[in-house]
Amino acid sequence: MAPAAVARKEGPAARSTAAGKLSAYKAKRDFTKSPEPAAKRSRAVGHRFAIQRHDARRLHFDLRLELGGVLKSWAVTRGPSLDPADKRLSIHTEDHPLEYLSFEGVIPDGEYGGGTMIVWDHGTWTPDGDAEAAIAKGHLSFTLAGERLRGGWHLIRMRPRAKEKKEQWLLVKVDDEHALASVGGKQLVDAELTSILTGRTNAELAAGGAIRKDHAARRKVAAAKPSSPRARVPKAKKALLPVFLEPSLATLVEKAPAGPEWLHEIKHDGYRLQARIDGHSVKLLTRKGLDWTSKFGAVADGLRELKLGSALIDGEVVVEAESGISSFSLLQEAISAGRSDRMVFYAFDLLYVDGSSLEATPLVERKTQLAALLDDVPAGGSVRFSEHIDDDGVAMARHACRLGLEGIVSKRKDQPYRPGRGTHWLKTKCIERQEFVIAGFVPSTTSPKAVGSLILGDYENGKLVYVGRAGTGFTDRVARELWAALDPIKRTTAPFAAKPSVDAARGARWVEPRLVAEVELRGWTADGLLRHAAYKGLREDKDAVDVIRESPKASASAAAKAPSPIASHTFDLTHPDRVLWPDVGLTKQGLAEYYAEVADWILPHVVDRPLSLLRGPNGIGGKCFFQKHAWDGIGEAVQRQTIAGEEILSIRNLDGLVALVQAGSLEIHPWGSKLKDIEHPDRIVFDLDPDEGLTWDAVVEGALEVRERLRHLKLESFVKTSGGKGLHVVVPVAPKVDWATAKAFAKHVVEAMAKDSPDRYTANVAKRARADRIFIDYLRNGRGATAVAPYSTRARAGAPVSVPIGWDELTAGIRPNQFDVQTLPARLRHAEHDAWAGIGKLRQRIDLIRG
DNA sequence: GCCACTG
DNA sequence: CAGTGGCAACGCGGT
DNA sequence: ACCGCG
Repeated sequence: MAPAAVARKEGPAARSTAAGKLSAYKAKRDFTKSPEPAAKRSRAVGHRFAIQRHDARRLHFDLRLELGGVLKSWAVTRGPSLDPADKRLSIHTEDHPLEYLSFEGVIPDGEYGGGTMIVWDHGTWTPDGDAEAAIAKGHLSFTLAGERLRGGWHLIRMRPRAKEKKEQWLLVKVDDEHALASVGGKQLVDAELTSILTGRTNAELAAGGAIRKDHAARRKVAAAKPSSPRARVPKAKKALLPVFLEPSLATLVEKAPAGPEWLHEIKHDGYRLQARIDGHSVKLLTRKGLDWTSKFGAVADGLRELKLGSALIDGEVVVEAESGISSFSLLQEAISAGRSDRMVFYAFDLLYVDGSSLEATPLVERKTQLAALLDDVPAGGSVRFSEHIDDDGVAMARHACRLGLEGIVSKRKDQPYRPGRGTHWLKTKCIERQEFVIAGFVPSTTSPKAVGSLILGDYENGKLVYVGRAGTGFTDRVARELWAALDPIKRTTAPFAAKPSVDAARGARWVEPRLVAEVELRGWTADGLLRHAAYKGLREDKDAVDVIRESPKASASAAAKAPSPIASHTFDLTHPDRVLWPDVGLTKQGLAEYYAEVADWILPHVVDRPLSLLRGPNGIGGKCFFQKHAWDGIGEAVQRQTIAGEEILSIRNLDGLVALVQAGSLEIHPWGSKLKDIEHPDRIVFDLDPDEGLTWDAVVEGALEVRERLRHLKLESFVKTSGGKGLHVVVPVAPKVDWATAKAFAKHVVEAMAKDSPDRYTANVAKRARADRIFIDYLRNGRGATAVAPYSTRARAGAPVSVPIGWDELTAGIRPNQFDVQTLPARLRHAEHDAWAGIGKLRQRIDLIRG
């Protein structure tokens, strides 16, 4: 039995990895050779090179590059390997600063002439502006992630080869959207949220829920059949309760399947467990059959209380965060703290019940029986039925990603339970998330006996291969725990099959490749290394040798187009590894990367407006302060100008935004007016701040009422989460009135609400007046007052973000702190349109409203 | 994060 | 030269 | 009149 299982695991996966690599390489070659019109190609590439000499080990050629109208040339050596997989080129020349650059390129076989030359992004360094100029002019194309690069801004760290030179940073914009989106993410956990994915409203949910009805209907059908549901099991076979059944695993795909033969569940972010119930004895078994009952006491108790007789239930145990989304990190915390009271077991399959094996029974029937079995479990208890929907999988995946969930699992309704990985279960992820073997670590530079970054690898064709590092995502505590776990298994040599490169080995302490880390990433670089990898936790339920690369099976291969980059100027980003949000391990570099990633979304809301900042150069734990006026030493990317005797701070682009990050800005608060007309606001903000203990529904209701009242005044409004507890309702107006008028208008609206529902709303800041009410703060609309910007981070635990949402989403299960720096990019990537589309164009008049 | 001021 | 404090401001209610 | 709070 066991050998067969192993063969099934290793065979296809290993093959697919190799095939993936091959096609990736081919895609690039195809692009290079594709007979595009010369004009088009030269715009993207803009240089020619000729092969000069070519021997068995090295390839030499001249690189001619037009820089600032001047043709320059270099001798280029490629080598030492001629392996087609090694596409790196290094420039060796004495006479030009570009010697420090490495290139990656593709050379047409046996030809002279044009080809794609791509700057290789690791450890590259430009001592002067030439490379930037070349990139800006499109003379060089730039890749950070090869085929998997997405359009948008990318933050590049440029490390000089020569140690004495200073490190610098560069922002590069890639304007081609590449088809291979990133996959993975977080998980949603309750049935209500499942329902949201169907687009049903809160009212419908409250009325019993379409999903529930669905199940009730199915149950009714089952019950209507001749005998009782349990006895009448098609294909159920009399059998003994198995000791353990190898779990069915889903294959990762890029795009969820559509069609009536599929059903879709939310992908839960926790530990896969099999509940084996044999009378009073309840065991919880991991995917390898280990008994973890003791770690999940509350779950076992919850199952015991069901008094099921005997059953084998497949499911996932999770811990829900405050936002209602399940979190793997929280689960691990709960386990290590020895408490299981917050854990929830989501049951999604039934393999055996009361003397009958259901392995051969079709899934939909198994789920129907499972639902019937769990019919009486209390809502909100520690055992829950994992609901599913029949809707189009692609749409469901999109909604799931927009809600910040990890992804979805699609299952064939008609298939029996099949242990091991198969294609009858498919998973689609919102954020790419994978396990890797920890091969070593770099000690923290900030605290002793703590890990600074992890050196990771995975098994490819049975060999451990370096895949990169994860240098963010550790909380202080976790960094010390990891050190404690890794220090005892230190070894002197790298555990990789091949000798690691200098880059890979820099600062490394090697360890026995035993531990498995779960890592979240945002794609792969051209060299097959991790991009933006963040550590998520240790996978104690997995063996290191099982960590083979898991890449999505593409439905249609998307050939890479040449990204067209625009580079900004180099700048400094000091202390990139400083941890600003210790609870989630978000670093300064991570913050800059976040803003680069959401640049297109946030910039329209923060550019050319006076800014106030909440700065905290030492993170949310250090001393933080507001700053409104410019100061000496802020770079040129941030504008300062004196208006009406005040030194106003503003930015014009992403360079400015990153300069704010460099200055230690944790929150960005723009004024409600534009720089060019500072005295006339074009945004009015209602800040709904609920008292402690108020339900979220009440806040939603409040926001909807604000919207309704504004509608009566013929004003369209927009809503965003605050990143804290409340909501912000924003009204775009024509900049026709002054601040005093705007504030008076907002006060008028809020006071009318407070007057009509004094038990629900107050316009009074006083603590007492706010008891059990929602304080609607209209004072944000005074001159110089500000509200946090859309997409700005908040200086609170979890690195939450203020996020614009559609009014239709508000009726669903979105929470004010639902999105954070980690989950928001996935939402934006899957967004069909901007939730605030049109806000910049509306010219609503409040000067015409009387009263 | 950085400047200005202090001892 | 190392150490340290500031880095917004506005309405409100309480003292 | 002043202070502390958000």
